[in-house]
Amino acid sequence: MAPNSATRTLGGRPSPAAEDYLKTIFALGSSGDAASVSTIATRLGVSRPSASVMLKRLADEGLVERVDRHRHLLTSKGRSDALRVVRRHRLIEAFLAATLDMPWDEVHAEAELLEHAVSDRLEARIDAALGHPTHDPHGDPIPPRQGDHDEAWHEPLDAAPPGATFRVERVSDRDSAALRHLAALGITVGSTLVVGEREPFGGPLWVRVGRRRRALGPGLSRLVHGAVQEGQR
Amino acid sequence: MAPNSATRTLGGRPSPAAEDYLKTIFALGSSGDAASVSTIATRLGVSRPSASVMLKRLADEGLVERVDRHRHLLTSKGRSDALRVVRRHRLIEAFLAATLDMPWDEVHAEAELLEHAVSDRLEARIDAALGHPTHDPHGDPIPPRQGDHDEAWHEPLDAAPPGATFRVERVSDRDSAALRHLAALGITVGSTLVVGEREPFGGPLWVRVGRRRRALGPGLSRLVHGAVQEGQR
DNA sequence: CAACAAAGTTAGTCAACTCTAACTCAGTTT
DNA sequence: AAACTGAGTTAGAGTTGACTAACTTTGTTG
Ligand SMILES: [Mn+2]
Ligand SMILES: [Mn+2]
Ligand SMILES: [Mn+2]
Ligand SMILES: [Mn+2]
Repeated sequence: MAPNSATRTLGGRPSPAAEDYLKTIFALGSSGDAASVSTIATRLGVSRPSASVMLKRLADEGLVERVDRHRHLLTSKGRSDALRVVRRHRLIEAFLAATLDMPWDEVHAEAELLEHAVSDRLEARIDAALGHPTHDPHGDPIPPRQGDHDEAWHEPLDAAPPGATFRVERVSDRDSAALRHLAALGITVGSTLVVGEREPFGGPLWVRVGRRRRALGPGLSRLVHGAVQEGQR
Repeated sequence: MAPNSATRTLGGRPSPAAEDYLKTIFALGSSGDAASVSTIATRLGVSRPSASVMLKRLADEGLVERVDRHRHLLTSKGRSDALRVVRRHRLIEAFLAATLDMPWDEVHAEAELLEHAVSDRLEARIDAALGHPTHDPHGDPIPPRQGDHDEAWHEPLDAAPPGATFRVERVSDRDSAALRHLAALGITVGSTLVVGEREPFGGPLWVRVGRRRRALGPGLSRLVHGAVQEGQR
């Protein structure tokens, strides 16, 4: 038992690696995908045997439950640990965006490392300084320090009917090049789009942003989530 | 060769543990103390064998030079690596103090962890946002991104003659309880004190802060560094 | 000078993570 | 039914950084 100096002071937390596994299982669960060994390994960029071994360890520690060979669920302890990391991650993103004007395509990578190094005390100060924010720069909801959390996603832009007015509520932060491109098109959280034609055979979806017409490839339009505006004519 | 996920993205840097060793050797060098295996081990809170082995590793990597059995010096590569960590550490302290009003007795512990997780890009943003600060909240000089750095300490309050007017320029950040106490006495970087009597046999040094008389034990007055004011009558 | 204490090193372990290679096991295909 | 394929696991090994126990080396002191 010889904790690395980087983790020494951060008490009862899972290791950085374990935190990343928990976060990944949580994310897969929220998006409805099965948390199989392979999916987790791919998401984390580790080999399948590594993921297999780590998942067994997490199961032994009571953080993960192996439902069947292809499905892993978080136990309630595991879920609460995962939520703590997710909370830190999103608060950090919000903090960097707010205090340093860091663009939304950069904050994720920074938070990916900092989430393991930010103490509870610092987390609390960030939360307070930002006025207890509820969403990060990508529209991801920030889990409360304790209590319930709803990770439900909105509808993908993908699925919005032609002619609809669509308000962007959330954009996946996984692909930073995509985020950069969306920003260049004028699309961020809070943007309102008018949905146009979808060209066939994998062609683009046309949308109007302000008075510009923009073409979004299917890979892009799947990343943008939001709601069709009702009362708006 | 299997980098931990927490370090994966931070390229050519020494490991967090190695960075802490380099920083410690640098600090010992600046304060004139010999960087022996034991001193380093004590400072880092590791066993002597651990330090012995790590120092050999750092020497093999060309970061540390073993002058004699009791004296370790940084090579120029080692010094430049150390300066990069020290720069990150102090910028982070300044950043936390500036953006979160974090008190000077808390910033050090946070920076101790964050210094290993902050990317070059984030470091640059922090530096720019603060207007390229030259000193951290304890008055420690922030090494430039490249080029020379002068770590010279001022005179300890300890050594100031009775009757002198003393301007506080720098306070050691090692003991956070001491920092808290000094702040409670109204003593921070920039404070001006009038030095009074030093009581014998390890008794306190009396100083005037504004219109209050304060007693500083020898342990405290050794932490406070600054300069006797000349032109001031 | 001999004895002792302090400092440094070596050897042997351990724990956490990762890897590759080689296997098992299921679920398709043909 | 046999063969292939994909997913999961086991085995063996490497890296980093820590530990304790047991030296050796050096320097101080009676
Ligand atoms: Mn992470
Ligand atoms: Mn996010
Ligand atoms: Mn550190
Ligand atoms: Mn400092």
